[in-house]
Amino acid sequence: MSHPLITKLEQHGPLSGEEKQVLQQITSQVTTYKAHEEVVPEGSTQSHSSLVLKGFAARHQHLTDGKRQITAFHIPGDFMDLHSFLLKTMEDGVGALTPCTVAAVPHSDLREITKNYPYLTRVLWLTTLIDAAVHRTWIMTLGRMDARNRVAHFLCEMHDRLEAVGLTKDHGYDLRITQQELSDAFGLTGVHVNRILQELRGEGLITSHGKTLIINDWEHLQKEGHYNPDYLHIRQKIERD
Amino acid sequence: MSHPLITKLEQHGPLSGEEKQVLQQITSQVTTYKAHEEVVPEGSTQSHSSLVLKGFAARHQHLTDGKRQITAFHIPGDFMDLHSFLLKTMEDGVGALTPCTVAAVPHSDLREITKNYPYLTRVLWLTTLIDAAVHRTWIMTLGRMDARNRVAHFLCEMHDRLEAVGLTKDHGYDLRITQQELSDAFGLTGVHVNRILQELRGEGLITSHGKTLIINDWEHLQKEGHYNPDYLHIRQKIERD
DNA sequence: CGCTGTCTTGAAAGGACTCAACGCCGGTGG
DNA sequence: CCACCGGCGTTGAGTCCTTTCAAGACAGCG
Repeated sequence: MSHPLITKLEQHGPLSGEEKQVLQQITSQVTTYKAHEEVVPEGSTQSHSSLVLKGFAARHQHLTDGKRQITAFHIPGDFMDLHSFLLKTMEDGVGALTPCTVAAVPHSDLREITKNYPYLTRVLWLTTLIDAAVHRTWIMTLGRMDARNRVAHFLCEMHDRLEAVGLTKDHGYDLRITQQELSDAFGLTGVHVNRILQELRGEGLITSHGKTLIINDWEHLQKEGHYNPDYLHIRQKIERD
Repeated sequence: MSHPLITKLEQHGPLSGEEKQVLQQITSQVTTYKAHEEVVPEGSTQSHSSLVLKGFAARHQHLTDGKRQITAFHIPGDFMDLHSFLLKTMEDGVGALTPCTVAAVPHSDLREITKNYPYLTRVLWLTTLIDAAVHRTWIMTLGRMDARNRVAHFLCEMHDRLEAVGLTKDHGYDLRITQQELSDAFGLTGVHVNRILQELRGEGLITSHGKTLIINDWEHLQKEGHYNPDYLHIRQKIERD
């Protein structure tokens, strides 16, 4: 079976055999989590970074009054906290949304990479820069789009990210996320997300049966969400030297 | 005069004489911009990254319907687009909010650094990770805080960031940003930002005379904005080796 | 001293929230 | 194999925060 991290990094340019071996090596310590388990606790200090091999996870922050905001979704191939390598303390925690398989990569290994593998360092850095670009786009959607737009945008983004790691089929994909969880990502209430999803379904833009989501009218949904996939930098190459 | 980038990076650990010299060298090409000038055009491809030496700048995105969202503010010592080094295309542009002095750092110089200066590479990487942490916090404020909270949070954040580069005085700082620009950062309308600022002034939490902003009741403002500065990672050390 | 951009203010409209209640489905245990 | 249980999705009505649309006051600058 292919390694999701290697697949993801090779989007941006070929890796040498040695580099692949290193990646294979540092991701050999694997743990599994149940749905809703906390993978990285809010406010904890990490000595390793976690990589999703299978399943969905979400990074989130809590307000003192109990409100919750999801700041990022993580799919296979994503580091959930590569930044903990340099940042150490996690202001936001990561929870498993579905059952997850996760590799724990020791920070010491990452430090060795930065010393001896400049190209790997740059690609890993690249992935964190793409994360930041995704964050900025979320800021845009939260700040300036209404509920319909946000939901549409999200469904498009998720499609393209999953497609990049081969987890879509005919514009459809598994989305085992509750409407409550979605609402915590969109900055809305569960009730309102529900109404919006019904609207989109009613207009024939999407079909959803709880677990599987199908985008019936990609063109229109894209327009509805002001969606432009450039910010994901999928398959963007970087130079080796 | 001290170099804002060196000051900023030395927060996280001492730099060697050679490293400082390298930084000095790569930031020697300086340009100035007038207020409201576009420093990095939206959608452009860059061959250098821009560093703010003096003044305020803002990164922003536009929606097709003309709505605008500011995704980040940049103050002296900040790279506005270090990510363009690896990402190349800028989905969001950067505009000068006040007159600005900016250094253009060639990407080729940055690539050399990643090859020959592992520690510098890590600190630079660190700054982009902190940017991402700030983004996540903005996502939180946009998604789950109301207008009052957001404004309060922003005023606290700005204080601490400016303080870290020595641009505050007694809980006061220069904020030459129009209410319209602020509203584009908060995801609100200018009118509403105006009303909120009046509230905060009326309650004695802040004083503002257009250009200068003074926080009179730090404790209370902090609470109002659910503010916790940890995510800024100010003065957080990282290991040299 | 006039101009232009920014700040202020008011009233009405609207999108999203709140609070509840109900139905549905899958999992669990008898 | 079926009945119960709990989480999740769905609905409705009323409320509230923020927007919209104007118009007027103010201040800095040429």
